Amino acid sequence: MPELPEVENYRRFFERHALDRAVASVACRDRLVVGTLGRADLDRAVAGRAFRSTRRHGKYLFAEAAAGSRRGTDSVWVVFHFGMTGFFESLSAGEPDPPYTRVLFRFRDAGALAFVCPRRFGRVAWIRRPEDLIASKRLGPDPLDPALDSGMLRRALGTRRGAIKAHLLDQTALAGVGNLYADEALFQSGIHPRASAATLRASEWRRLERALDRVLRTAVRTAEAPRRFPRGWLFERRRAGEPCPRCGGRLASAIVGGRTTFFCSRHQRLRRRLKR
DNA sequence: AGCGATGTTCGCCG
DNA sequence: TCGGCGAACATCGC
Repeated sequence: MPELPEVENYRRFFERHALDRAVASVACRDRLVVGTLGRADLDRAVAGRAFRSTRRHGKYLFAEAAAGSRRGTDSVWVVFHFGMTGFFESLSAGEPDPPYTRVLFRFRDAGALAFVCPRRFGRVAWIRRPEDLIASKRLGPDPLDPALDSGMLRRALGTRRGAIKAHLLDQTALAGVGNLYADEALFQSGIHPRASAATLRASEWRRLERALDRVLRTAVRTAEAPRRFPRGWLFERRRAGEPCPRCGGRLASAIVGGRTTFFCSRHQRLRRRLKR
């Protein structure tokens, strides 16, 4: 389920299983998955190097592969995007590749890291610097960047017209929020997904920002251990007609920003209807 | 058998 | 230029 919280956990998984291991070879099993984000010749660029650090921006994960023993100036970076169904698996020596392995990083110690992606919307490539990818995709700020203050959300989205949910999903406005967590943050802040971003009040921006921060941080913690989402969340009740876990209203569904959207018809009211 | 899916991108239209 | 919409991408699972 790769939105920001899942990718953050993939980053931690990568750190646990791939950091400080020397790469012996890289096998690219799928030409659709490899290359479009950057260069495709992963084996030539990465073999002989070791992974030394990671970084995440929105739904993109970056792994630094350095030739020396330290993070260095001659590094290359492998970039991962997990699409809808991508994830990592760590393989011990001799363990067979899981089904749908698209890229396999084999380590000198004979273990391996598999990039697995059944539906092939995931992408892997190598680039010189993470900033290049962030710039070329025009990614907006990452909502968990500790350097960002409480005005971040309003600055990123506040001048826009049209449905707030569509802008939460726009990776060039804000990087990392996907369909489920956009719905969750709006649900918890009591804002209708079709509310116009340009007409949100200061109190609504504050509620939305607090909710988004809480939702993403809680989801990171939930995803790292097999654990359920808190009661009172929309997350596991995404079905129209179900009772709202917060107010007892009815959950409704609609298409907003091109995606299936669930919200509570009672506590997420539309103040000013958008022309349609 | 048909439909929808946690994502991204492109083209068309107003 | 922006925003809305639909389609395409590929494949699986309900």
